[in-house]
Amino acid sequence: MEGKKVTLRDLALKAGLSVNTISRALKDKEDIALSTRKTIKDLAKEMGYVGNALAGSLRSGLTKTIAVIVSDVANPHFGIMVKDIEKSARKHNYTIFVINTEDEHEMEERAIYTAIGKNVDGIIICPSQRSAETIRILKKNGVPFVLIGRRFEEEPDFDYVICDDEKGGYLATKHLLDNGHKRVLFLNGPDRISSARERLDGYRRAHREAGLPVSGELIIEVGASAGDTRQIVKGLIERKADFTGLFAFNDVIAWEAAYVLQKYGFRVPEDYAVVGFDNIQSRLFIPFQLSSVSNSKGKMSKRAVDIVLHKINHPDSRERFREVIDTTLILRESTK
Amino acid sequence: MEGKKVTLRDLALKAGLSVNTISRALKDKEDIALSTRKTIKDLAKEMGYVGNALAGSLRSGLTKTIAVIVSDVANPHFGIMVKDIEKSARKHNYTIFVINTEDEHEMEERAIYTAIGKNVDGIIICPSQRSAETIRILKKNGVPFVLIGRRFEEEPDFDYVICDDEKGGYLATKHLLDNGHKRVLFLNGPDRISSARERLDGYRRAHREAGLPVSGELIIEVGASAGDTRQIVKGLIERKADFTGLFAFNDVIAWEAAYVLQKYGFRVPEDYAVVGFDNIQSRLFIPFQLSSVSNSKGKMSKRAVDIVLHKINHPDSRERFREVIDTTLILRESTK
DNA sequence: TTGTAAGCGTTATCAC
DNA sequence: GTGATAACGCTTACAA
Repeated sequence: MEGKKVTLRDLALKAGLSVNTISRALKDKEDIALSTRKTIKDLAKEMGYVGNALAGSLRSGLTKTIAVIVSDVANPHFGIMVKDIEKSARKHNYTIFVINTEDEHEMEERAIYTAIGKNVDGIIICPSQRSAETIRILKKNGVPFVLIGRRFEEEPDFDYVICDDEKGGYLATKHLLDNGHKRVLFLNGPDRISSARERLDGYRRAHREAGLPVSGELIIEVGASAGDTRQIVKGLIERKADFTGLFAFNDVIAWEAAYVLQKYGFRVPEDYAVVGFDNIQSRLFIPFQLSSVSNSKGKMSKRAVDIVLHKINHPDSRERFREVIDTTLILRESTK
Repeated sequence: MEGKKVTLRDLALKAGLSVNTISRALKDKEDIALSTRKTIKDLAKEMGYVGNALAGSLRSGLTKTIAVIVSDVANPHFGIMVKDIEKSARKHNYTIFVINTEDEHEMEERAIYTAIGKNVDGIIICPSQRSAETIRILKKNGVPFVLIGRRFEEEPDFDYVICDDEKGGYLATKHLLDNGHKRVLFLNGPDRISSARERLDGYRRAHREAGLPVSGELIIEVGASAGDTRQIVKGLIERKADFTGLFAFNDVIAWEAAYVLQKYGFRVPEDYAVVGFDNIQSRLFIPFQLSSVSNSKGKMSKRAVDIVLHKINHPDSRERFREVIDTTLILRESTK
């Protein structure tokens, strides 16, 4: 019962037909007698034939595979996106490779080479580096790809799907300022990624419109790795930093900050009002009512798949995709 | 600049050498002159050669790919495991396919066929069905695999890595009973999966030891899909179900239950004490101090990769892996 | 309606 | 040291 994989050749020998006939029969080609098709299909099932997509891919040049390159699937934001992407892709008979880069340059490069080497038909990538250099490798190799969540200003040629980060940053900050928080701490992501820079633009615009100054010491970059935020917030509390509003680059950071605030006996929103980004609460019901900027992960994921498939299926199309999906602020108790 | 993929043949033509020599030079084989190796490697870099793993795989029979089949990467529990698995696998130069089954039979079967068809070298799967039938397909096709998180009592031949679910269920329940909660609601996972059955065994043992009866109406199965739990807990609250302790099959369910309790104005732990399972808090700092059973996801993931690689590299080994990783109860404020 | 031959890009084997 | 040849399992084109 246990065994080697059954090949077309095995079926051919057993059936006394040529490999070719078997292949065509299994694909239900018209030019094979109906009766033969039936016999062969039954035999295939009986022998547990599964087929070697590899060999077919080598010939056809298509692997029906998409690589998804993100910094970290353990972050629910990416976990949710990867799930949605996989789901969309599966509908079109595509399988996905998932590669984490941990936001590191070298890993991103390796991920890209791995994907190309495995002959994926397309790539959906959330780039983590400032330079577009790594991504250019894809262009050079003629691999269809689309950026998700981040973009490169200097490369208008790269297709992308992002959310309106500037608006999100603006809405979150404005809400805090409107609620009387004159000093809003911004725990931002690394400056090298576009979404962090654009959210900061929004943060600045809100201050400008409110006629309030932006103090540099309230804008702090936190690393992507879990735990980093805790140290920083601890430090801020201990040196009694002056702020009452807190806007975080993403929900994970916001949670972590609120976690530390709670540990120190502060209450949210009474002592500190907190706003996150990603609105993970829409998919995971956490018993902490975090106000957050919603960026329609589902929509972004679906568009990314559509775009990359479009590029796979229309390699000569010169169409460009630069999609910015709307963001909205979802208010909950963390900023009551 | 944009272009077709460069092949060994292209390099060979350019260099005036045979395809074979190029191949061996790139792999740093001793039998190629050092100078030639250098020239060729430089040329490869210059021309942007990436190599077609597909073709190599067809020949070697190895794809350096592992499929990871889980119900849902958007659940942080799986997101974290997939991340850990990817990381371990990457260290050994393996890439992972991720396929979600949404806990559905048909999708699980499809996932398995897809994985086999893509010639993965091995599979790590968290099976979602009662019957081991689908998994047997793997045996039949001779694909090395290991179960993670769940097992089949009737198939002692399947290797697995699980956590001590019975003990986890026992510890959580005992803790609640010890704290005076005579009626402990158990929001369990579907009975068709082994971990749910074993956690229930633990729940029962704790009651037995405490000399308390187990009431059937306190054991409720909740679906895997987010949102399901909310309806159920709402219903329980509205018909004033009699319980003060709550043990959930996983943290996601526990959060969701606590979420609803909070919405109804109840406090945790003053009104209801809540214990989860998975201890996601160890990786994600949520500002809700949920007591939870820790199951060492990192250890499980790592072992699963080690085992599947071992099976890939020693196809004839008859060694059997049945690993049960210890569980511990981590106390936090949700059960103070 | 079915079979034959070539080829996809590599790697393994053996000869030069 | 390097090159020629076959092979991996399948598909496409064409012949029978």
